[in-house]
Amino acid sequence: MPDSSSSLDSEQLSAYFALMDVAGLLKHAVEQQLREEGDLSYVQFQLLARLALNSPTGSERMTDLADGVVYSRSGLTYQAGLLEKAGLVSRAPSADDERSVTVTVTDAGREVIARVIPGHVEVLRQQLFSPLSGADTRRLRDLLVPVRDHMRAAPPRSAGPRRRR
Amino acid sequence: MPDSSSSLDSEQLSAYFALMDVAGLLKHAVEQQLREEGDLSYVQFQLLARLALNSPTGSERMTDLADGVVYSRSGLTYQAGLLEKAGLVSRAPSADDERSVTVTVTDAGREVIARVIPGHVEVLRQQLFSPLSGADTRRLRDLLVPVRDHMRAAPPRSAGPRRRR
DNA sequence: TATTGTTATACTCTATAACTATA
DNA sequence: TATAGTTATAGAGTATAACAATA
Repeated sequence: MPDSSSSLDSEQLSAYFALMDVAGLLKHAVEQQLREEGDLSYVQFQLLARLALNSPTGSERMTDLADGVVYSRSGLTYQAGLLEKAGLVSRAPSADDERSVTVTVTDAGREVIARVIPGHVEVLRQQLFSPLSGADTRRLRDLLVPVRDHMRAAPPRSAGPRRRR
Repeated sequence: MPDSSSSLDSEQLSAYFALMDVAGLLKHAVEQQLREEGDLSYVQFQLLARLALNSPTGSERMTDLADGVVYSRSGLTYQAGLLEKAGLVSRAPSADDERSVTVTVTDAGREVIARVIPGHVEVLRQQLFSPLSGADTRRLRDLLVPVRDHMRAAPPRSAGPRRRR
């Protein structure tokens, strides 16, 4: 039988490389825009955007932010420290659980996001969406969302003690 | 009129985030595998794979490698230096142009790639391809390849002097 | 005991600018 | 003068392990 378990067909290979190339080039372009217009790294943008746009209260626990955005907790402590020093978020002990820290976007943080979004969108339009029709975009989303869900549900196994939680 | 130039519709937004999330998670998983099984970073894998698999001679000029894989030349010099120190590539002045340096994969370099590929493929199967049918994979490739071509053809403008070449 | 978060530390990677050498 | 590559340097980001505090 063919070695269906030890190699990829050429369509899989080119899909893999195209995915990584597109994401890498796009991240590069987007990081430049964020740095120039808001003095933000991509991770900082992710954190701020998540708090400002995805959270009804503008707040989240450190652990939940780390799970959603970043990989190590110390990395998140570092980034949250930078954002706090810049006045874009505040940190305070959680009300219910004294161990937890609740991170909250400040008004200044919301302003930075608002300031940065138009240029960000412009980069996305030029780099990512200009060769895609509306239907293409929908298809792309429909293909990738299940992959993301699968990856989040099935973290890379066989790696030491269970990752967290 | 609607602000079609300053915002994205929700399908575009979720396609963007799904793309970045999938690529980020996948890169993370793949880097771990490459580090464990071949002591390679992702960039080093890209360089080695490009030389070993994509180049008939196993050689390329520094500049062409930098254009294809990495962004800054000094970054490539650094990575090529690491690979050379590990015995995975060799560097020599080009025959035709004394300014150029030709990088060549060594046998040891080819061995590392061969050793690392099966585990790499396994990660891709589990993380990326298991939720995708063959037709899905083809669609994904057909959507992303033109985007990559577009990005490569249209580098992020408005950024100082023309990038290179 | 397990969980939350921080700190200390060490390392990898990347980019900018100055420089050398060849075309 | 322009191009190819290296070097020096400096900064950003990340992760691991040890730690303190709370549940």
